[in-house]
Amino acid sequence: MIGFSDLPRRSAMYTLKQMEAFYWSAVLGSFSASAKKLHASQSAIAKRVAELEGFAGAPLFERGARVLTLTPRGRRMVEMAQEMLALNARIVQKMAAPDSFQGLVRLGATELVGLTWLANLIDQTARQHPQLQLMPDIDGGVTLYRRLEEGSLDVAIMPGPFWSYEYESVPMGHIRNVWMASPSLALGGHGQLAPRDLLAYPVITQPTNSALTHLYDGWFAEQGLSVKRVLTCNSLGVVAQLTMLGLGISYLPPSYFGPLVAAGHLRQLDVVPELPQVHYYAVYKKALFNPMVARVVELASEVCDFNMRGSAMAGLPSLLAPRPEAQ
Amino acid sequence: MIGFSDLPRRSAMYTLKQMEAFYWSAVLGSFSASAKKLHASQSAIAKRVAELEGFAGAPLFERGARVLTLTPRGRRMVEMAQEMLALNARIVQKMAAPDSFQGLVRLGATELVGLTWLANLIDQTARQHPQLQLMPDIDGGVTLYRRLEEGSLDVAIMPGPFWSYEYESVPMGHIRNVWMASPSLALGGHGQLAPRDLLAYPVITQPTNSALTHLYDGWFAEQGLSVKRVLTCNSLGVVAQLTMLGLGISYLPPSYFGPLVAAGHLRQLDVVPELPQVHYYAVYKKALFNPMVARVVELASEVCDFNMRGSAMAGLPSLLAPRPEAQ
DNA sequence: ACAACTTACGTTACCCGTAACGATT
DNA sequence: AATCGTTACGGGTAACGTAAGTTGT
Repeated sequence: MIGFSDLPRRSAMYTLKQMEAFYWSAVLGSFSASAKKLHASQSAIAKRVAELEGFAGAPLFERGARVLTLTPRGRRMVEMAQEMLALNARIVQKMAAPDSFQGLVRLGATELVGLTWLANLIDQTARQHPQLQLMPDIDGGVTLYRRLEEGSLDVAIMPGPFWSYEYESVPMGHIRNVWMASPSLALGGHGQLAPRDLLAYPVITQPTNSALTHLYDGWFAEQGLSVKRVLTCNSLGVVAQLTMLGLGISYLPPSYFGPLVAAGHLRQLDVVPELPQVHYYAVYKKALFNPMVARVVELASEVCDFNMRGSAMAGLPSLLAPRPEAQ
Repeated sequence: MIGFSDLPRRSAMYTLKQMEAFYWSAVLGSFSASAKKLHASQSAIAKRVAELEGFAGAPLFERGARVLTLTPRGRRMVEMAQEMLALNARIVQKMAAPDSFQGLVRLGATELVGLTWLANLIDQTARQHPQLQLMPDIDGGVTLYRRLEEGSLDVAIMPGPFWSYEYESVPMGHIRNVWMASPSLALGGHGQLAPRDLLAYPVITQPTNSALTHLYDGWFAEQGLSVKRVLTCNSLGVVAQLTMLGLGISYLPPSYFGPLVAAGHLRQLDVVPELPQVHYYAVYKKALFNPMVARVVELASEVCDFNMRGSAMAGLPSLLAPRPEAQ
């Protein structure tokens, strides 16, 4: 009735696709690389960027012979695009239909995670996102980190934290390892021990690609001791078994190996100071903007629980089998 | 070389248009209204919303016979859409080509703004956005507010502030009015005056649709005095002229009428306490998300300056003309 | 009957991929 | 020669508007 309130006013528009194409072209420094990442032809990417430049009314890239260089206006656009893509990822993660998540997420984890709640995560993921396949990969923290770097993993659950702009670290709970020995070992009956009391015994650890190994080296160093690492084994279960057999001492999570302690196969040593707490994190590259990864991490933070026994624990009774008297 | 880093992963997508259509449908409560606002057919809007529901995997509206009701999922989507549209507005405002802003922005302003820096704003706007036409409208603050409410103005520059969720208020500087009288008036030569000294004289003000009038009524009330409003005129220049002619006293901004004081046509009265400062704001409805309005406000906040004389001041010498002895 | 949403349908326009070309190292 | 960006062309699809159909008030 007043009129004028529905006058045509337009300012040029752009699309999310254009922003995405521009952002990755800027980050990767080339249209071709961006095209490969986004599963489109390089021509399409170039056109989307050109359209975005039309929106901006000015070039966003300086087309060097071999490389793309951002113009000042392009640099500001990257910031905007980054915000937009981050918001987009949040929206997709929160609002998209569960079964629209389809594809593969490559998830790295350390063995303890695999032994406890990883199965739960896989189960929950399959339940809520039938089309989303999780490809878990168990390895040492150092290796996991390298694989994140090189892009052959999407996300890794491992001890942390990381201090890096590039990576997002989401807390996944924590555990405390304690020193364990075979009950047959003559090592401080039930009294308190000091770190140097341990020196006489070989230490069974996971290999040097384990983040824990590096973390605890620091603990030893603090005590003024050097590590005598004699036996290493990449399987935590086997480390426990070797410990039970009296081949050395080791640090193990009591939450998981409690039953073996209760059954008298392992003895928990009361060493002061205690080993430091280990905090676990889900780590992934911020720049990826992958809603599926974010969704998996969200699920992980809901189900993570190191006191839980995963289906992998089914293998434990067989470890006990050689010592029937434990029953 | 590592492989697997470029596996196809997709989660359903959506577009800005869909978000926009959904948001306005939710706010206005109907597809038809949304369609009118977005200058599209109602069919198109309904389809965009349907597509967004496909993305969400669930209905966002409950289709009542006459009204649309948001589902719980729809309510969450509105929040997301709001964020997205706000970010979109920022991007358009900051990055869009200047000449892509085309259309009409209806700008309300009070007279003092019109007399000082409004011309500058219009000039700057025309310079930077040739396709953007500003339609200024001078009126009292109360009227401006009503016209904002009813949608016949996009933005108004007026005394404030407003306290409302619905409106955005951007500061535009402030002024202080002082009491003025004709030098011929026998009113406290050069000594200090109290408010009650003014009671003997008629007060010339702008009409009751002026926000200032209401603001200063408060000042009088604080002094325990009732206002004797005898003459009102909607033109500030005429108020000044009537004051010069000795028909009464008035409050005027010394920054603008300083020359008349210096020329001896007006006398500035030293009344304590002073009239309160008046803060000006650009006010517009937050929910509009109109980048063009935001752009105009940004320009306004750059050029606002009540100490400036606009082109409208060209009319002032003619006001002086009747009193040639002032030269 | 009116006012709203839905559905159907024909047209348009846009977006993409292929392919040929040009430039640079 | 290899790699990257640009341009031109053709096909497919997705988005739009018109219009008819449906449903509640």
